[in-house]
Amino acid sequence: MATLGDVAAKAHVSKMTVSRVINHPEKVTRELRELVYAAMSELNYQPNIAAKALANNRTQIVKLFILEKMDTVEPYYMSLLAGLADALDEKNYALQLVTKNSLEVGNCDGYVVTGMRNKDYGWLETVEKPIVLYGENQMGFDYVDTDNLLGLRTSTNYAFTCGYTTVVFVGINLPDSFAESREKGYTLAMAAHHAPPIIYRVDNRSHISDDLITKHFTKFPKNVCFVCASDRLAIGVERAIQRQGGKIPEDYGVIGFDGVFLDRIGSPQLTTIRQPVQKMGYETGRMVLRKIEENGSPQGHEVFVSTLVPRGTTRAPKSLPAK
Amino acid sequence: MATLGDVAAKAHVSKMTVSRVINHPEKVTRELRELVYAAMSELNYQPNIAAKALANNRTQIVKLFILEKMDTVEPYYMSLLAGLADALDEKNYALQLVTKNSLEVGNCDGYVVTGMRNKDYGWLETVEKPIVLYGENQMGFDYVDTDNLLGLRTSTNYAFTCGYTTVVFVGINLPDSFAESREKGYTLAMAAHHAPPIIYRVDNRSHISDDLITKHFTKFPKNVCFVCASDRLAIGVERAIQRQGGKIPEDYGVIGFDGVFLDRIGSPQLTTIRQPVQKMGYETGRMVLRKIEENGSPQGHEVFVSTLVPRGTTRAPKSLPAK
DNA sequence: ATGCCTTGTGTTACCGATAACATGGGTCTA
DNA sequence: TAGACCCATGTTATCGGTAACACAAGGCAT
Repeated sequence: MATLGDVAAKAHVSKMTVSRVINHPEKVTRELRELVYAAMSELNYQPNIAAKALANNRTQIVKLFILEKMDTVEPYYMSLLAGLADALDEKNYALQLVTKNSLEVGNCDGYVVTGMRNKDYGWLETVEKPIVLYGENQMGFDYVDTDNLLGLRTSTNYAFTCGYTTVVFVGINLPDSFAESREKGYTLAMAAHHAPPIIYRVDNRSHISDDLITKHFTKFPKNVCFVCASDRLAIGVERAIQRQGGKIPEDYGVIGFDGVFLDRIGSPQLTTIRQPVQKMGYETGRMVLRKIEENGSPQGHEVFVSTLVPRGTTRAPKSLPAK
Repeated sequence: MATLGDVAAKAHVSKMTVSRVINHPEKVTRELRELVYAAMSELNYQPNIAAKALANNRTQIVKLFILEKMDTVEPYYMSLLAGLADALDEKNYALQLVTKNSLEVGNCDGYVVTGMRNKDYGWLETVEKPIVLYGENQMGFDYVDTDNLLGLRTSTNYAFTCGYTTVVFVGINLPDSFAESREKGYTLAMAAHHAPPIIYRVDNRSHISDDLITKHFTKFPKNVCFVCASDRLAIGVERAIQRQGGKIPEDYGVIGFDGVFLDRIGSPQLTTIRQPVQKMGYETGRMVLRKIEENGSPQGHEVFVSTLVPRGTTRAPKSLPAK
């Protein structure tokens, strides 16, 4: 593998000039710069990351903390990881996965944290290096997330657009920001339609939402749409309705949230609000790298819009769905 | 952060002695060794990975190639990753995720490859550094996998144990080793029971298996068990049977394969053959690290036994299930 | 007692990059 | 036209480890 020195020799300049071409190209005359570029591509030069890391007093590693038990972890994490990995690769950073067992801090340049619950914040404060959260929060941490409120407002509105007269919310019973935002999106949309909110909050498990709907099914005569805070809940709801003999989408609608993997497991496949998870992962990576570069300066937050994916669990809209 | 030098100073020895204590402790007298250990823990010494990598002409990076489209990727990959990451962490290795977009080779010490299809092998031959596959293969690559044949033999036998008189195989129509092994496990078990095999092969998608069973349902009067090559297929089968009004588990049994995440999505939850995925990920990591250490020497393969998890989609066994 | 081997430890050089400083030639100003 | 200043480039030292070699002390055979 060619080194800086090899490139320098080939271009008849010093190593320092080559290094400058790479890191501060504006400080080198165009002539030499092009000589160096030529030499680099001729030798197929790839920088030695370890050497770079050592010289810069960096590790070129970003740790990803997944603060959830692995066996309940959502499938969409894979997409998140893929996006994250892409962003880090671009800057020659490596990803280090840290699961709940080994929450070791240190030996990295920054952190991405997912699956945060409110109880985790205290602990996070003690970490010194740049942190970016994947998931909205009220504690002032930089984050990337989807617009949870808008998402549920969209699905609730869409339920009305499809002509369902009763719209029920099946939410996640966690005291966390994302869960509250989704509920709020529902509540606001209901208010706008002058309809009384009907809210359930349960654990984010399909058989729990299944039980819930099974138990309360008689309360819901026809023309009801269940808007759910996750596809996982929606799957359970769909199943419960079908078992009770309810007709989807004619008499009952179901709308999920997430749109990664699980939405396609149901039959009919779920109408859902799809998060651009891979893209969000990518931007999370970019954000943490930017933060590292800028010595930890605040990055604020980046919020992505999720899109409605109409499928088999809702009937055709009566008019064009509102944007 | 404390360095080798700091530890050396504190223990009144040279840096070299400290390095030896870490890498070749047997070459240092017990007396000094303990002095050094004391100094290390007192200073909470953590080796600088970049420096180590540079000195050893290593990168301390293992790349994971996922040769599948991200949006169809199985949820159990998360468990795999978690195990893999654990193993790499132990030796201060970082994981670099590589998805189909950017199959860049280089800048790492070794590779783990998953989602191999037969067509990928040619390309793999050209890679020079240590490779370990996650998934059985006939091409002589080192690998870690579950015993696919035994797994399906177990589920098929269990179907008979539960008293189902017809056992049907729903397999994956790929020309790959794992798919063939699963089918063979079924075939062998059927032969042992002097029962004629009934085999379907379809894409590994739940709505495809759903359609399949829906279409052929009339061929299967009561007392049939469907043994599937994946939980994904099993979910579709379960749904199709229920939609047709078949009773699970009384008249129809369904047995899946994998036992990560999806098996709990169905209702009733799937009887399945569970792979110890996280453990397998861990051992894959260990294997590739060992291979790196030993300059690429062959490691053979490591095969894990999957375990039967009896749940709601099969009725109670008539006798104790055969091991 | 001499020489030789072994064993344990320290010294030196080096891995591949970068920051800080040194140098040398040209331009601008008084 | 001397001196100050700037710009582009080279030189040196350094990041934190490790291999290779140097060296001193002790054991053993002759």
